[in-house]
Amino acid sequence: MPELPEVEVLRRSLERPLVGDRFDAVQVHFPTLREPLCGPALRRLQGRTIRRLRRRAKYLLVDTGGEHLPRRDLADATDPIRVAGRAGPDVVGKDRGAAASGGLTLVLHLGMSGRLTLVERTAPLVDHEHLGFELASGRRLRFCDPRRFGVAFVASTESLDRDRHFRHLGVEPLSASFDGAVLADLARGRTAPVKTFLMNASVVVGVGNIYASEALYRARIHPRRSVARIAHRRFDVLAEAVREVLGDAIEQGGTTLNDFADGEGNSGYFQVSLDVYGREGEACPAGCGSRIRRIVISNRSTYYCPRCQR
DNA sequence: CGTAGACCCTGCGCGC
DNA sequence: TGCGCGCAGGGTCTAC
Repeated sequence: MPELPEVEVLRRSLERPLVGDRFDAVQVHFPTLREPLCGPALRRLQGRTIRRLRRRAKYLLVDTGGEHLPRRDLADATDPIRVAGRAGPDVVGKDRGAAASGGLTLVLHLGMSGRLTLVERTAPLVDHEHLGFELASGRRLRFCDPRRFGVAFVASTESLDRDRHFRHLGVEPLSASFDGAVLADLARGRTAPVKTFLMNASVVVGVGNIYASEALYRARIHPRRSVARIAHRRFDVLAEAVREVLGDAIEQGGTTLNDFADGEGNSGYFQVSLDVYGREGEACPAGCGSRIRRIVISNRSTYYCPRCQR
């Protein structure tokens, strides 16, 4: 379901409702995800206050501290910087309750079919509801994942970068340090098709199957072209295309093909702006007269215009 | 080391 | 209606 834009949209939708709330109880209903859920570790969140929501690659990070802050103190604290300013330069480290153990972060990955929604605490369990986080405010953060490719675990905030899920990850495409030079540099010595390269999380994170096709269309690069045969200047164009397509998708609430929704159940509408993904046989939107083609690269459907993309 | 392919799992839409 | 098939937004592991 989610690539970077969808996770970012989810993060933004949940930030205001969640920051300042507190985990009361963690219910593990079905521990069978890609990595089995660890009940005792997840229950360490109980009693902790949600300080901040972050995103790294396609992971949603819920930072918590042990000390309870009254909700009114956080009433307008939607900007994480200001939250940090109020609590001190190192929010988590200042927590009395966290001083011994360090801050704890709930790490969530939605895999292909994961959904995270905020419901009333008493809302009935639904199919595939693996996890329920009951909150002091009387609500419940519900995690459902029919295909079970998702991940949920708790780790110390301070050591997240060294965690095996994160340590190999490449550059964030919306950060200032992402550009064509980075791509060109990482492409040296490689021969993979550029689409495979773009979807490699140790190169650049967050670009999944939809946005890889879309970015390559915008950059007019053929998805099968080997990265060994891409001119330096075209990497600049590609980096810009990646940045733009992800940014546009975030602005439009993400892509809802089947069932993506933000934390409050709102669908995205970037699907109507997709140029090539899922449009096999349709006319190229650039008006070149050609039709969009579907091919398979590394077992994933790939869409492109055979005339515009070289 | 880089690359290609299999695999994990359930649900949906399609053609018959 | 029912059934089998192919396909689906992710990541990891293995063999070469």
